[in-house]
Amino acid sequence: MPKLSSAAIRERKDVIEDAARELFIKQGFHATSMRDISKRAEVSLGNLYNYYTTKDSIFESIIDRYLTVIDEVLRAIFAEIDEPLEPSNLRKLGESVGRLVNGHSDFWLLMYIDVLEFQNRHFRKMFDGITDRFRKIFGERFTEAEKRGDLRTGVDAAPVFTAAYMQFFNYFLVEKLFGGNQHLGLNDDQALNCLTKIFAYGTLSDKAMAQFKKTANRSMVG
Amino acid sequence: MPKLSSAAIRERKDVIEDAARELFIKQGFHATSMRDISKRAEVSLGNLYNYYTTKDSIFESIIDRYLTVIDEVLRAIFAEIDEPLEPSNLRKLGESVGRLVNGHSDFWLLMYIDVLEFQNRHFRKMFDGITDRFRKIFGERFTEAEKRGDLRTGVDAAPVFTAAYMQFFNYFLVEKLFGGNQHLGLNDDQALNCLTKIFAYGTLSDKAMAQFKKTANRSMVG
DNA sequence: GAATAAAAAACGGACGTTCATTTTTATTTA
DNA sequence: TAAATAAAAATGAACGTCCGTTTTTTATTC
Repeated sequence: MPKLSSAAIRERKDVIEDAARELFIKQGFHATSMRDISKRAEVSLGNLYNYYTTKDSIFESIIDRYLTVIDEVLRAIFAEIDEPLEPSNLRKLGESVGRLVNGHSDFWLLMYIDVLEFQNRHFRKMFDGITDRFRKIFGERFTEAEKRGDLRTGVDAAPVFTAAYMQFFNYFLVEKLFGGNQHLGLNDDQALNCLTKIFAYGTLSDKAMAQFKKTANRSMVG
Repeated sequence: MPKLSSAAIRERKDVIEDAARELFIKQGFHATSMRDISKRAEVSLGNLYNYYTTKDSIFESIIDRYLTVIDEVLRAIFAEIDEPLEPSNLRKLGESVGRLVNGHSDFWLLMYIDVLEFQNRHFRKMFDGITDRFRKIFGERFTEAEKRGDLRTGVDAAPVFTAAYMQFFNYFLVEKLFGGNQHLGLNDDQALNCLTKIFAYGTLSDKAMAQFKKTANRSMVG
């Protein structure tokens, strides 16, 4: 038999990785055996080792491919944001993150597997230096907004945007994977509004703001 | 040999559970064998089964005991908050959550194990109806603040407080378990300030606020 | 010596991986 | 075009190890 075309190989690997991913997600990495994978992928046990050297490498291959998909989705999400801290854009970010979390919830389960079984070796890059990355993507918009005086004095846009991004992420992850079922006491739509408003306008009235700032703001610089 | 006192039994179980917890955290539940546990606890393999019926039940026992500890810590944290949305109190909440996460990071790893291997069966209660619980704890303070006019119009204190609590939690978890290393581009102290300010004052200047509200606020009620 | 705890041995089964063998199929040959 | 070829792909039994649990044996205390 001549060598399979690389497209054919990729096809077969896709079948295997799809099966493995479904199993890893349903029952964890260590609880999934190579036999389980071979059965679900309808590939013989031994043949798995023609495509992967070890069980670990199947996991790594899944992650690698998935990371590039998520990367693309995120790039698309950020691409359609032209005014990062403007409320309606912020809300749109939240909606996009919601779709990302709900549409790829298996991916985030893989991340938890990675945290537990590989000390998050494969996913570290998702959060490492994330604020700097946002600064690179939106740096111009951030400084423009600052120049226009859109931002409260002392507010650095980059960590704020990161915080908003993380907040949306966490909200949907808790809802999807941790059994939050409306843990904010609101439906998704209302929750998005609530979170967006917080980031844009805060929660205190002007009166309370002035009052609190007067008494307790000496230690709050930064 | 006379029956061990229940205190002595508890002592031996503690040794076993400490060992098991350390191993579960370091290498996951399925990757940890009963032999591993017996070795680390310096208890014979067979003897483990005099204290627990199954490996699962060791995990459950660890969770049960830990949940009560965390519950007490949380109760103490909330007890010393007298003005939930006042900035310095909010920051204090963040500091407490930080200590909770960093001081008991193993507990949160167990939660991820639970998500992956037990569909979060044991931890669901941590997030389910959390906003209602805050409403019960702080309900009076919330309405008082509202009456005083401390809150921006349309702001419901309970979900906001929940969101702040979750945000702090998520921040420290990412830092501790996901390799965030200063993912907001700030040290912990600065990050707490930043997050607190967001929740209290928002990020937009009064000028931008007025402008954005005028154009895009029709769809943002809730 | 009766009762209990602890330790050790044993069990059947499942694990990740290897490997000798069989099957497949693109290319070469007729 | 059809048969032959040869290299790659696919197979599944087998290997040694480790698994969770059970059973048996030994030690300890009254």
